[in-house]
Amino acid sequence: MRHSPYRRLVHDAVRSAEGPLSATEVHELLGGTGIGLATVYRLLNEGVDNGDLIGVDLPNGPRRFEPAGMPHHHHFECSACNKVFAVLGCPRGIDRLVPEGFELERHEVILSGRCSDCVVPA
Amino acid sequence: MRHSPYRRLVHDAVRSAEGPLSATEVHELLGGTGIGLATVYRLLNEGVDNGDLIGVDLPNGPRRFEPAGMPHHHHFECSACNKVFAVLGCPRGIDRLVPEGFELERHEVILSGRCSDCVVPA
DNA sequence: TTGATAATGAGAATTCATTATCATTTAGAT
DNA sequence: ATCTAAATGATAATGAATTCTCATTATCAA
Repeated sequence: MRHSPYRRLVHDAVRSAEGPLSATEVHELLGGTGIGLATVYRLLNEGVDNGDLIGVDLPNGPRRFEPAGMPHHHHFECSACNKVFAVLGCPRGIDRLVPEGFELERHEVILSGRCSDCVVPA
Repeated sequence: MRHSPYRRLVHDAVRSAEGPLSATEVHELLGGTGIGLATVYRLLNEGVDNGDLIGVDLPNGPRRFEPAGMPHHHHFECSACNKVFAVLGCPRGIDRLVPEGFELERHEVILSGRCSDCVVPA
């Protein structure tokens, strides 16, 4: 792996975001640098491959990427601006939902609604 | 709306399934009837439009359809056979995850693992 | 400095789900 | 029995996300 001037920028963008970012979002954040979308995809996928990043798949949207090693958390997707936020914590009793004879491997809780920037003023 | 010999078949398939079905799954279930995939999509979308069916979107997969009016529930997706099952109930304390200033509209809990047909024998 | 090769950007190609098109069949009112 | 519009199937077209291709540029060890 040779030096890539963009690797740090892409990973920094992901690490400093409030939630997982899509390739397009990263590309837009780095718009000033001239980085190409293909390179963004390359670096994000490479990050997943070597364990620095985690791919986050939510319904109806492109794959997103977040830093590996975060504490257990879930996600909130704003129905207005479509940004996704990490939310720490986890509801109790998820295992009680698992049907008899099934084996739970993973779970995801997806909240949606208005983020603080998009709540309609009363 | 004229008589459609397939409408009942499609809706019956959805109603008698253990979880939401994709258009492809319905098409395969009705394979013996000669129904075309386009017609399956038409009838499923029509079902959603007139309130008989609900569209269920999960990560990484086609839209699925389930009967309207089910009690509150979530979904379990088998990581081996990719079937999706409805699971009744809901974990407590989901609202406590919502960040300050955010407004929760909906939530989805997605379990994944092995369904009873796919658990590896010990 | 040079050479092998990694990194890059632009855009073509791919993949998959879904919708649109259109010629044909068919229901069902008249 | 006839006629009009709905229903249908086959398949083309679309849309969106992602990957691939390839010519070019840049890195860095020797």
